[in-house]
Amino acid sequence: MKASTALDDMICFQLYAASRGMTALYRPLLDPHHLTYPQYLVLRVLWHDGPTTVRDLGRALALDSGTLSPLLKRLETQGFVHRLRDPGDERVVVVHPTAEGTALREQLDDLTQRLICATGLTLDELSTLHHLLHKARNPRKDLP
Amino acid sequence: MKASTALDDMICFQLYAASRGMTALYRPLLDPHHLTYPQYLVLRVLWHDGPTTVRDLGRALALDSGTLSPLLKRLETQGFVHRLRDPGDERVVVVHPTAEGTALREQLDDLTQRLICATGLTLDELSTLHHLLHKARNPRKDLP
DNA sequence: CACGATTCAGTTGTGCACAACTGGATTGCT
DNA sequence: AGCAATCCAGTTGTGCACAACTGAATCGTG
Repeated sequence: MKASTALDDMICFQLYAASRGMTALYRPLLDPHHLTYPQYLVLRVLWHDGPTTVRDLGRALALDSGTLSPLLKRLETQGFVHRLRDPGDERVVVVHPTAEGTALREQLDDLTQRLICATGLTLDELSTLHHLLHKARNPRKDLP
Repeated sequence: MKASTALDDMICFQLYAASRGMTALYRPLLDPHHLTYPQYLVLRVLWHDGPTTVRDLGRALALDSGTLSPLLKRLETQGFVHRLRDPGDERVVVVHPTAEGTALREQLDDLTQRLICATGLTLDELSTLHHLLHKARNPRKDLP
């Protein structure tokens, strides 16, 4: 299957550049709250699911402990989360949002709305994009 | 315009996760050549355009000198590029691919092909994805 | 019960990404 | 010619991202 043009040469780069561009859009909106985009993602999981283990945060965001451990330490230092060992299994650490962390939800609730709006993408386009990204994100494991 | 669902909550994360997933696919293919994905992107620009200034590399890849300077230093240490000051303008550094850097092109030529194939996306889907990513990558500057 | 395998969070080391800044080179304007 | 504004690559500092590893806790199987 030898078919394509410069298109497939571009697509991975487009993904890479679009991702960085999107977090660049988030930055000025998150900066006032002293949050980075990955920290915001962690808080969103906590807002949605309540107290969550480090392991489940890793599954939800596709990040490993090497990324999450220092990130959570910074979130704790800033007072947005607490970390508690599960008494039933001392290996497990459960991350709890603090009152301050929960309060942020209301200030940041319409944030994604505003960004999506900024891209000028329609709902149909969003839906298509979501579908394609999902496919691209779950590729076959067996490379030729 | 208050319309959407969890969809637009997801889309930025999908972008972020898909981008990381794609570079994770590249990694095992680039590792044998001791290249990272951003380094590979720099080489692709050099293969396509020949000797290029740091400034133009930055424009092409949307990266600043803070990222490129150390990256190029590593590429130079590995023998893939040379860096020469432009005699006509001593501010400018021109990045040249070495013979070794140019030789890599043939070994990595079908690499993107194989990855795209791995995603299972059709040409039509690729084209749509490309179009949407381009829109997402050039958003309006005036946030509401 | 014992003990090797597995699970979990954390640490270490390398490399990107980006803001803020530095210092030298060049340009533009008078 | 003079000199402020700009341009350019590089450095510094912070925070992700991830491979490889550590050590403690738990599980599974004999």
